[in-house]
Amino acid sequence: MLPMRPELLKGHLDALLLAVLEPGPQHGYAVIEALRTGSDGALDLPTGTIYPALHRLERAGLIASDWQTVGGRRRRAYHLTPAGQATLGEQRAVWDQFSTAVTALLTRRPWPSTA
Amino acid sequence: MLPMRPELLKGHLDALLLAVLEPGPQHGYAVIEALRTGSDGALDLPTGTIYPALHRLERAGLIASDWQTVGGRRRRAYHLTPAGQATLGEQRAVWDQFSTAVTALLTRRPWPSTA
DNA sequence: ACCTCATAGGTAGTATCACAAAGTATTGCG
DNA sequence: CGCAATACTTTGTGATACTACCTATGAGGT
Repeated sequence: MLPMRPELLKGHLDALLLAVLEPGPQHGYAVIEALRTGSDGALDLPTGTIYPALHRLERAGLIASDWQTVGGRRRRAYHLTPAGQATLGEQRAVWDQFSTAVTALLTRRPWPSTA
Repeated sequence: MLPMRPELLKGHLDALLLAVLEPGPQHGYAVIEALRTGSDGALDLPTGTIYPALHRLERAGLIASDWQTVGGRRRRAYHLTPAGQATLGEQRAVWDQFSTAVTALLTRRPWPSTA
């Protein structure tokens, strides 16, 4: 497994967080787990990345939170707002376009296939 | 065509530049053209992005350059070094892993398909 | 009683890097 | 002459993921 440089994720994290919250409310720690398992271990993000990102999304009005107490532990459950749901749809389209472009450029064969 | 936020490219530009140079030497201006046409117009990058990135890759030893004069204009032709070729191979693998992970997370259906 | 781990949340500071904006210089066209 | 296209360069800025560190509870082991 090659090292994944941190910058690779830049700009894509918000979309991933929204996608993880789409099926239903999750708290921060569970979001980290969901990203790790949902990416087959490729995305193992530190809390110092996730919590500030969730705060940012909440400030932006894309998600909202409620405090819960489960087994004596306080946790914050985040859920998508309508704006967050709409943004997620846009982000999926942006990702499709971006990943298509990058894949095309990276997989172009340097030798013409018929020569 | 949705707006492509600049941060999306972070960390992926180096791989794209190496890929564009793989078939043969190119100068900066031609690299910009290659990225635009090779991505169907999705990646139209300003010179202030490309030239510093090429300098960075040259400092890193992944590409090397020769000055040419064509039609009275000075241009700098870049070509891959062996290290650059090797790095390109690694970067393709990194991109595969990254894009696979992101696509998986973004396309996961919120409703279980069998329930 | 003590320790350690997993759970759960938080912040401050840093580094990276694509980009905006501005500049220099040449060729060629009207 | 003016302007577009070609070709390269540099300075400064903003966004953001990460490192490192901190607080706190519950469960399990010794």
